[in-house]
Amino acid sequence: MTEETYPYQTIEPKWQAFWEKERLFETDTSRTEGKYYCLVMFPYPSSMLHVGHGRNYIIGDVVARYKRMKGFNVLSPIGWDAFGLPAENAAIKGGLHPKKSTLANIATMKRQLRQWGVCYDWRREVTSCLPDYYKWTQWIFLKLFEKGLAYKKRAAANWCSSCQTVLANEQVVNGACERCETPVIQKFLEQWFFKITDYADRLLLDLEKLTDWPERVRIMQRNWIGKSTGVEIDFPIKEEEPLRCFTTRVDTIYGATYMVMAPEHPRLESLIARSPNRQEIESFVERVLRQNKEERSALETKKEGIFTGRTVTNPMTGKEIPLWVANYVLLEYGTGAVMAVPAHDQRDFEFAKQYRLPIEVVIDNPREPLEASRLEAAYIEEGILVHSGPFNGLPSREGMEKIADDMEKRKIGRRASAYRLRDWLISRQRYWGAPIPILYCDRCGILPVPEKELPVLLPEEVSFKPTGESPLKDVPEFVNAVCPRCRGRARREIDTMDTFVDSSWYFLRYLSPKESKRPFDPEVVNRWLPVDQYIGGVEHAILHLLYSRFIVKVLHDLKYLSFDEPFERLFTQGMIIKDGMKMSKSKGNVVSPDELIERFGVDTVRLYTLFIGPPEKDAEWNDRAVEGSFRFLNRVWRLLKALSASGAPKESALERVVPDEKGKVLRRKVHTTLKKVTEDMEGSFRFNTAIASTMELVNEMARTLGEDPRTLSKNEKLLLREASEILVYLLAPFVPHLAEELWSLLGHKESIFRAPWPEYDPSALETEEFTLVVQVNGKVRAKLQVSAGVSEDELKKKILGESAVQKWLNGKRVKQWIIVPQKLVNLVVQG
RNA sequence: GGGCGAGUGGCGGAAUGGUAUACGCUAUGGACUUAAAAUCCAUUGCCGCAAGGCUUGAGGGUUCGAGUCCCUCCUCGCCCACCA
Repeated sequence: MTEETYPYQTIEPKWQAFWEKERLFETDTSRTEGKYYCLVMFPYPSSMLHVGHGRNYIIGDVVARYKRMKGFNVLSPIGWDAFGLPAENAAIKGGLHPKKSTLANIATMKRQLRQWGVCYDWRREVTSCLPDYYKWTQWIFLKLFEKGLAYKKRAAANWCSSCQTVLANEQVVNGACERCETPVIQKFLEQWFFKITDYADRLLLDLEKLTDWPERVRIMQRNWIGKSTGVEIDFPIKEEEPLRCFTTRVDTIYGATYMVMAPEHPRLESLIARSPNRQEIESFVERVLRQNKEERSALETKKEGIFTGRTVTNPMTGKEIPLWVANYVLLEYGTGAVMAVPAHDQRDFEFAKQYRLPIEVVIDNPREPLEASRLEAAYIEEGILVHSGPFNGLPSREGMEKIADDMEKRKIGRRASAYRLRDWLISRQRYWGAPIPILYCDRCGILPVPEKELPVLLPEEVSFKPTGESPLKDVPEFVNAVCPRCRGRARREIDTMDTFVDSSWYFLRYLSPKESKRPFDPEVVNRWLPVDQYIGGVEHAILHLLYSRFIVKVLHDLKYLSFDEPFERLFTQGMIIKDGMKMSKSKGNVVSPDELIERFGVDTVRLYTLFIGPPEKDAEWNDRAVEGSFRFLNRVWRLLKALSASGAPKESALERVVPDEKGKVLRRKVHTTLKKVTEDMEGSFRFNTAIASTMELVNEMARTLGEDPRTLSKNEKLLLREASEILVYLLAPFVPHLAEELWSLLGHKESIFRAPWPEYDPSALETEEFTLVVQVNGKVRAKLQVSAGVSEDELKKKILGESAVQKWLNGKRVKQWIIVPQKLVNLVVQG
């Protein structure tokens, strides 16, 4: 027996080349029968993949390989989410042009994925920063624009005054710029939005259909959409349009003693036009708007406000109440104005105390009557309506319904919903993204670029300066254009699209990546989607998945797609942690796979990554434990080598075998393991326990093999041959290179990935004897070998005859027998 | 503040309400070796010489039987957060 480690150095490149030659993962999508679309979230091409990234692709590869062996026609594509800020920031710092660095990174990552034995249908590779792809991202924009789902408005953006640029939310860390740590302020800019809020209800409702998504992702999306139901109420103002507010607690309306509007409210300017303290109000508003979002919404931030000089009428009490502006009211939620009920809302309570506004109790605590003057906090629970005119005495729930009915009848209010979900801000004042296909003509206004003029090409010769606007502004050949309507001069939109737009439809492009006349072939797409299994990080639980669902719904409504949810099943894998932290270059705790691959081979790294723990959970990486996986693979290698050296038969002809006791034990182990691993692969992906039980199988095989393989009987050799074959199947998805090598060692000529996954033999699982656990009062007191067909009477007699059991009965009568067949007996005796 | 998870040996982690600690790592002892590495064998939750007792974050409950179900609490992680 050789003591050397197995030759992974030669095995791995050999089979990688073989798979490519065999076109193992090139999928014929014209065949839809048994289709299985296995998708991993396409990566952003950063400079180097670490073992944390690796987990995602390895899991995807395991699923694709397993499903293939199960006979599915598997589609497993890959592409690159190649636009984005890091490449542009590097260029600003004086690095390579984003296109150059991105394409170089893609080449590196491609090499790495191949090295890991991760197989894709490379003919379908898509790269979002190339014109043949972003042409269709622009096309999607045009479709949304046509439908009125893309619009432009002034909105606040995160602004770093030092870098002179707009920052994405993700670039704002603790209220400061991630690059220079300058506090971020809000700046108002004209920006493009997608009207995702039009789809809020459907995005919410259809979550119910996604039963094969992790519950926690569905909950996160539900909370993100954040639907509240309530009533919109008009508060009349003298000589003006009424001011509308939204409330979820219309039962408290009799206690609305003032009203507050957001500082950004569009009607504020005209309402205060004739206020004596107009200037004071304006400077207050300006001060609040200068604060960044974090500052303004931080809990420590004091509630501040100012009286507008105007009053509105509470439509239920008929009383005039003052109208205020305050920093705690958000323009984007509801109507941007709220009725303030200090007695029953904590925020209003604090504000009222501070500015000495009246507090009136209108909901009574049924357990303990409330008194406004003695309140130390708002009573926000439901209760019984008081001081509420005709609604006195009603419980809150009923009061809400009755008051809403009354308002609807009198047309002063109506039932309505409000959502936390905001429209999707898609414009970025950045270079490295898909240009928004819009033209501005002085005569004709805002016009979409005609479809036949797509793509709007991103010019490559630009200078990277942090000016706060896209560098495209300084490229006259780009900016100057001809108006498609009047043929006069027009300007191009210089903002580019958020990269989340690129990634919200890439899974459609994989089906017909070379289409030049349309974004995808609807016929193939409609047969192959929804994606059967989507795999990715939980960090995308909200934005990417919500945006993709939205875009698919829009394309569905436009009749391009027959389905309206993109991802049937979703699996979110956990992060790999090192030294208690997420792996990242800046923290310096990155485990690069290269050194490990050199020492142990890639199959070991794959195996360890899968064995480390349940794939949906975070896991701590331990370099030393990797050796255990390596040891195991070497053990498998030596075992199968020894077996083949012992002259094991080339084929398993089990029908000729009558196993002896030892053989039966082995065969039972083989088939229970096959059953268990198959179950672990289906449903949730329990790779860690699948591998653990495969290790147990190998231990059992080694036991059967014994010290000297030459002493094996012919029957034992046949049984070990069957065991080896099944073992190689079980290992194949996890360690494909070694599995192929062992498969050919067993005499097979075809790839194991073209062999069908075996079925376990139920008869092998049958036993003649089992170990019975005997408990007395719930405590284990004995274990007996019992034959399977034993009758209950015989069993009881046998148990009572055991001295180990009698000792604990102590002569007492057995009150009750609890019998779990084939497993356990509990004797209940008097205390 | 709201929502969602999770707490099991020295470590990663296993356990359809039915033998807690599978599998692996670490550690210790032994075999092989001139020696080391590799490999193989044994031990490895705690207390105890043993018989036995104790043990799944803490405390209660349901049950013949609870890591698992229910209640209260503690700690940690993640997401959201002045959303009317």
